Amino acid sequence: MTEQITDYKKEQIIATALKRFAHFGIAKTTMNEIADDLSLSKASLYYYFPDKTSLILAVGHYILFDFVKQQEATLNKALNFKTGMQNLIDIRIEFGKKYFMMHIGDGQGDSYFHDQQLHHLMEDVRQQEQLLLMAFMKKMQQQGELKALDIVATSQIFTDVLTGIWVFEIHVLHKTLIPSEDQFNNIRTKCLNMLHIFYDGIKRA
Amino acid sequence: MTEQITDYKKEQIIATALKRFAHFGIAKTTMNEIADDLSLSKASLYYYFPDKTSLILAVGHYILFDFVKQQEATLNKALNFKTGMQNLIDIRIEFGKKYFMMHIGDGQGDSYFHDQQLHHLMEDVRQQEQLLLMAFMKKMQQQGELKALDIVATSQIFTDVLTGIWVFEIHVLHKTLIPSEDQFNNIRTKCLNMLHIFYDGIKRA
DNA sequence: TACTGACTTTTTAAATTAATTAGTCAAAAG
DNA sequence: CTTTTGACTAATTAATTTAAAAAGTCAGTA
Repeated sequence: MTEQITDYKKEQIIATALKRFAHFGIAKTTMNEIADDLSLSKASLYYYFPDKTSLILAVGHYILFDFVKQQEATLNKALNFKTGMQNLIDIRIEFGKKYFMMHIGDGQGDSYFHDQQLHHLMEDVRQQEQLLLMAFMKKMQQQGELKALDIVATSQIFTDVLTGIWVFEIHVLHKTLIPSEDQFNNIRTKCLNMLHIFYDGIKRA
Repeated sequence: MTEQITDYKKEQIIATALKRFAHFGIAKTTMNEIADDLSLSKASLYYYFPDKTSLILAVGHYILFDFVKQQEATLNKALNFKTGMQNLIDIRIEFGKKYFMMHIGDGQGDSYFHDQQLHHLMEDVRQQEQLLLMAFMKKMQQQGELKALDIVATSQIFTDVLTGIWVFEIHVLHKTLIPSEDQFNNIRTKCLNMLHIFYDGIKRA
């Protein structure tokens, strides 16, 4: 019963931490600041989360769970492969924009994100994404839109390429503290171009 | 006339510098070491290259020119699109392995590679690569292997994706000081999978 | 159980110093 | 006139210390 209250408090903490993480980045957010935002003592904060890493992990879980949920919802209501994938691309870009400062799973992160657990979380999410995509592809294949193909390899390469385009644009081509809107537009265009060719390659002839 | 001699000396210096750059990286190579390798005084070295950046730039030119040449040769003797691209992928991976420690154009580089000129050089190379690929695609299109398509956008996306797969594997997925052979194999496999789908998407129906 | 103030320990940041490296130059050698 | 050098200075980087900030603990309160 009181567990409900504790969970609610935890959620409040996560929400507050997320605000600072998203805006200032994880390294530039202190536990004291989070506690102050909640009019709480730091000691109380540590009552709910034993250390900073566990809080980061909880925040990571929170946003990534939402991220995957969004993808799932979009793919479920997609009428065909291409529009489904277009929406997926948009979700990915919006997510990347929103949480850019957290540098989740882009290899650029603050020291915190070198943490084993965080890395593991990202692996999980990547796998979930791929499972979602595999299911979607299988469905579209059964509906006759896609030809017979190796769904595992194809979905794998698809997600890899989407991430690759992102990383290349943000961390190689125009490395800046905060990416410009143009960069995100470039990524979007490239992903859509890629999708276009890819689609022709996997659609039923 | 003596210019020949000077040029020869310069080439010697470039070759010597390259050895150290490739093995230890640019930042961990001093001008003194390069001079010593050549049994030359540092002052003499500076007679040929006014500063370290110009030497780095010369080395960069040297290997990248060779890189593009190799690509050109491969594409020229390619009998069809797919094998041509497979060879291209292999060249890229071999190049990446060989000069990994120099971190050329991977956004991870030593401070030196943040230099404007180096960045510009990389842009040049990327453009040359794309021109090569465009010419190749046009040729394969005229030979009837590829369907009608936007060659500019397609070649662009192709090179972006190849680089993206590289960066993702090396700098996001398994960031290590020296990448393992497995990582390179992964990249190769992913690039080939990608090519497979891509090819189906752009070949003549 | 939920919370706190006052504490200790660990990490980071700033300041200082030492060492290394980049880069210069007048003069010598071929 | 081109190439080379030793002996120099200037600029960077590394190592060391010191100060500050942040993480994390705990006895005690409501």
